[in-house]
Amino acid sequence: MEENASKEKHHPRDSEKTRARILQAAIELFSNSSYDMVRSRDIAHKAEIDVALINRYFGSKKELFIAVLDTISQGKPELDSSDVESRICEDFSKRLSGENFQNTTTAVRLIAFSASSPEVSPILRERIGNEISRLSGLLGSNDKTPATALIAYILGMHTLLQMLSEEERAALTKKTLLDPIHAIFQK
Amino acid sequence: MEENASKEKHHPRDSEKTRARILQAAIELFSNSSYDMVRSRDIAHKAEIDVALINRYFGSKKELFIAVLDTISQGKPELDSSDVESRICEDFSKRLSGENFQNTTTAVRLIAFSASSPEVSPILRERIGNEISRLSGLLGSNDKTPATALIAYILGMHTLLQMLSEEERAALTKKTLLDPIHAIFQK
DNA sequence: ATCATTTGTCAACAATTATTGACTTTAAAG
DNA sequence: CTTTAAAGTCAATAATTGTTGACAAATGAT
Repeated sequence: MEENASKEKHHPRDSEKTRARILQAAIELFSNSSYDMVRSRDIAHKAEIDVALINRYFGSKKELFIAVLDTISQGKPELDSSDVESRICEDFSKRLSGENFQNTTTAVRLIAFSASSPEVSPILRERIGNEISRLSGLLGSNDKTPATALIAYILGMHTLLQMLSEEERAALTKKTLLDPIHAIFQK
Repeated sequence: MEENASKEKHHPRDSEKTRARILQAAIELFSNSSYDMVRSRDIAHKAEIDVALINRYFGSKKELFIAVLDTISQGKPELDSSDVESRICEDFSKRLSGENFQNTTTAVRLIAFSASSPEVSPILRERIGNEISRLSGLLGSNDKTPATALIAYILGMHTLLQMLSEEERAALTKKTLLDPIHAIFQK
């Protein structure tokens, strides 16, 4: 009997790799939709494993989500202060034109999606503070307001762009969209 | 036997008023949490009615949500262009100090909360375009970018403030937070 | 007062989804 | 080759939640 699309050939048994596979699938899915929208079975399907393994390896969906948060906040490239503005603008532009973009903003994207998911919003609440502090550090300011403003703008723009159609997005002028960012950095 | 908190005295029977009561409760809840987070039973409790009445009067939770959207977009005060900036800043300030604020931004808040809720995000997607167009009209510009930037900032700031603690919010400087808004209006 | 219609109540239902535990299969050790 | 533990599979479970339909209570007309 030939295997069909839903019954792929098994991966060689390797706990390390399956664990990594699950994590990777989770990262991709959680940074493209909300915690609730991503079903355990979706993760399982993408990782090409059985649903039960999520709980075996991570305990629960929520703990997997936390593992994702830990992973992406570890993998942050260490920028020095001077780069920050251009880096953010660059990511912003790339996102607008649909290109792939750095993970400067993946944490923010992930937060944007799941910020209002009942189960994990408390967890995100805990972490967003760190994100702001980290960015404040890069900006070299004691006042956390600029970092907050910046993250808010990225957050909101992400949510909004997500909701617009292809055409609506295309009609936007990149330069104007960057104005608020420059305003924040000018001070 | 005294009635306890869960068993209040009945309201006099009046379909108009109960309908209004349900709608009002839904407005308040949906503009303070996401569609998924608000359970039908929460709405029923707040409106002091039986859960089943939601379906009797509105058909379904989703249709109630749509009714909420219709209601709040009707009640918009008609501003003239000159007021827009100051009005938005005012709302913004009030929100920061925890005061009550106008409904200039309720639609946006509502959208921010439920933007990534599986069931209603398509509906919101349809409506956000109108919101941008309306604001663009007020700004008197053909380019929809400024309005988009503005809404993004309000959206993101709303989400973010929601996630911060009382102290973290208090540490922010109001003026700096308004900078991006001014930047958008200056052009 | 009686009947019919509207309004409201209650409990059961259906669907979704994460989770669990018993079972099977693989791989490595003796 | 046999045995043993790890890795993976499958079906059942538990819990949540929106929804429905049968019933009861109130209201208004005849």
